[in-house]
Amino acid sequence: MRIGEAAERSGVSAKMIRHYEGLGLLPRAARRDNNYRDYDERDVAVLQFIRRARDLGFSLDEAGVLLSLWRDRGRSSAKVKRLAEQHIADLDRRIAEMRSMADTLRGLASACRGDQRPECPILADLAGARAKH
Amino acid sequence: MRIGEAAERSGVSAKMIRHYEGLGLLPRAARRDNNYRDYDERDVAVLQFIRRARDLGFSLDEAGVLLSLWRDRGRSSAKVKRLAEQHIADLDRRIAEMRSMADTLRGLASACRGDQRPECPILADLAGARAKH
DNA sequence: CCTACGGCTTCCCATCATGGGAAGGTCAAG
DNA sequence: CTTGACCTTCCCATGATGGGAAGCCGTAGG
Repeated sequence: MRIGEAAERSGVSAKMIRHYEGLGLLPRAARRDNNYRDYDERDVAVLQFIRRARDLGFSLDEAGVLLSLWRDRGRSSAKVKRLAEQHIADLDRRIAEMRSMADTLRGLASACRGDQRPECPILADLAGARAKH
Repeated sequence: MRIGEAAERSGVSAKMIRHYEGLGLLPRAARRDNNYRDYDERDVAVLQFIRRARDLGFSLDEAGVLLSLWRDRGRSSAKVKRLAEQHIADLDRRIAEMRSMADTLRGLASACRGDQRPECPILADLAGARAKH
C-alpha cells in the first residue's frame, strides 16, 4: 500500500512517517517502480506501535527503544518495565508541577473580583506582592 | 546595570532577555556608549513579572498580554481573571491527559513481571493487544 | 605597555514533534 | 489530452530555551 493508506490505517500522518524514516526510527521503506514508498501490514503494525507509545507520552527516542525491545525476542521484560516506570515518574513529576501552578492560580483567581475595576490579586502576585499566607 | 546583573536579579537568563526584546515582549533596552544594554529597577521588575508568569505556566504571548494589562491603570480585572481561568482550564486538561497516561502505564507495569523473561503486557499493549477489561 | 580575563555584542544552530506549502513526477478516469 | 488525487523532495515555522563562535570593551596585574 502507499503512504496515504498506511497513514490512515496507523493514525500516523504521512508527513510523520517520512520524518520517522529520516530519523532512522523506521527502516527505509521499500519503493515501487515509480519511487513511491510501499508498505505492508507489518509496517502498519509498527506505525501503530509508535502511535500508541506516543499516546502514552513516550518520546520518539523512547518509542525507538521500546520498538527494538519489542523486536528482540530474547529481551527481558525488566528493561521494558524500568523504562515504563521512569516514564511514569516523569509524568507524575510534571503533573505535580502543573497541579501546583493550577492550584496557585485558582487561589489567586478566586480572590479576584473579576469586574470592571482594576484591582487584581493575580497581577499583584505576578508583580511580586506575594499573597499574605 | 548591565544585562548580567539584570539576569541574576530577575531570574531570567541574559540570553532570554535579549530574546524577549527581539520578540517585542520588552521595549528595546537603553544602550550605553559601549553599546551594552542598560537596565534599571523597573526593568528588573518587568522581568520578574514575566518570570513569575512563566512559572505559572503562561506562554510568553500570555505573559505579554498580562504585562500590558498590568501597565494599563484603567484595566478591568475581569480580563485578567478570564485569562487566568482559561489557563487554569488548559492546565487541568493537560493534567487529566497525563494522569490518564500515567494510570494506564501503572496498570500495565504492575502486570509486568519485570524479570529476565520476555513476556510483557506493556509491549503487548503497545503492539495492539488491548488489555482484557 | 601588553596581556589576560570576564563581560558584553550579534549571529547561527540545536532541541522536540509536528505541520504547511512549493515545485514537480505519476497514474487513472473522464 | 486534461484533470485531479496521489506521491516525491526540500525548505520553513512553531515555542522556549540553550550552546557556542567571533569579536568588542574595560579593568587589573605583570
